[in-house]
Amino acid sequence: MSRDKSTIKPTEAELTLLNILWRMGPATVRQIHETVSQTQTTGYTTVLKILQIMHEKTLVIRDESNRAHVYAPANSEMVTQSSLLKDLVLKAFGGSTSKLVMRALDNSTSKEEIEDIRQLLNQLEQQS
Amino acid sequence: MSRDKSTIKPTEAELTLLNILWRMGPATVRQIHETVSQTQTTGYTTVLKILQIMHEKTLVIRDESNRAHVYAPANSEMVTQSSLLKDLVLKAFGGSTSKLVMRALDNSTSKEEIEDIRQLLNQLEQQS
DNA sequence: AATAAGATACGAGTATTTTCGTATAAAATA
DNA sequence: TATTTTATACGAAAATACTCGTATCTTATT
Repeated sequence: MSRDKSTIKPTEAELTLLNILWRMGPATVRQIHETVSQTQTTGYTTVLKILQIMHEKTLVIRDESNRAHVYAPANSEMVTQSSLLKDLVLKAFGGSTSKLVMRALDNSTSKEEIEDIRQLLNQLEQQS
Repeated sequence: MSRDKSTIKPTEAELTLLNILWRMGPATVRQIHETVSQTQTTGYTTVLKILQIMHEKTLVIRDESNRAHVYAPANSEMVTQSSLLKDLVLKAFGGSTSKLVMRALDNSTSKEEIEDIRQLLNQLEQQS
C-alpha cells in the first residue's frame, strides 16, 4: 500500500499552515505561529520545522532577503482544494465526481446554497 | 497539531480495504488479499494485520465462527463517504459544503451528471 | 563593546502508519 | 497418523509525520 509521490498532498499539519497563509497572505514564522497559537498549543520551532519541510516539498515559497523569512503558499487555495478533491474522488468515490457532489448535498443545504449551485450548473452547461 | 480521535477516519490503507469490502461484500483475508494483489504488491500478513487493526478500531466487524474469519465493513459506504467529506469540508473549505461542491464541479462534468445533480437539488428543495 | 533578543538550522525523540517474518494452531491430505 | 497446507496472532522493523531542544548566527539594546 504505497503512497503516490507524484501528487503533492499536504499533511494535516501542513494544511493547517496553508490555511493560515491563504487568510493572512505572506507571513513570517512568528506571525504564523501567533495565529496557530490562537487555537492550538504548538511550539515555535515546530511551526518553523514544518514550514522548512513544506519549503523542501515546494508547498510554500519563501523570501529570504530579510532575516525573518517570509513564507507564502506555492499554490492557490483553489488549486489545492481541487487537488484534494481529486484525490478523495479517486480514493472514496470510485472516480465519480458527481457521486461526491451528490453525497455532499443533504437536507442541511440551504436554499441560498442550492441556488448558487444551480447557477453554476447553468454556466457549465453553456460552456460545453 | 494533534489528531481528532473521536472521528473514526480510516487511513489510506484502511480505505483501500474498505473499498474492496464494499464491492465484494463480506470476505476472508485471502479473498481480500487476492483482490488487493490485482493492483498492488502487498503481503498477505500485511492485509491481515491491517484488518486486525481495523477490527480493534471497529472499522470492520468479523465473523469468527469459521477458521477463516469473515470481515465486513462496520459502516456503509455512504456513511463513510459522508464522514470523509465532512472532514474535508472542515479542513480545506472553511466549513462550507457549497464551496466544496462548486469547486468539485468543472467543465469536465458531463450533461448527464449535471442533470442528475439538478434533480437532487429539486428534491432537497421540496423537503425543506 | 558587551549583552540580550530573536532568527534559522538541524538532530533527534515520539507517535502513527505500514510492512512483514515467525510462532503457533487447525484443518486437509497423504 | 504424519505431513503439508492454511489460518491467526503478535512483535518488531521501516516509513512517515509531528514535536521540540539546542547550537549558532544576526540584529538590537544597553
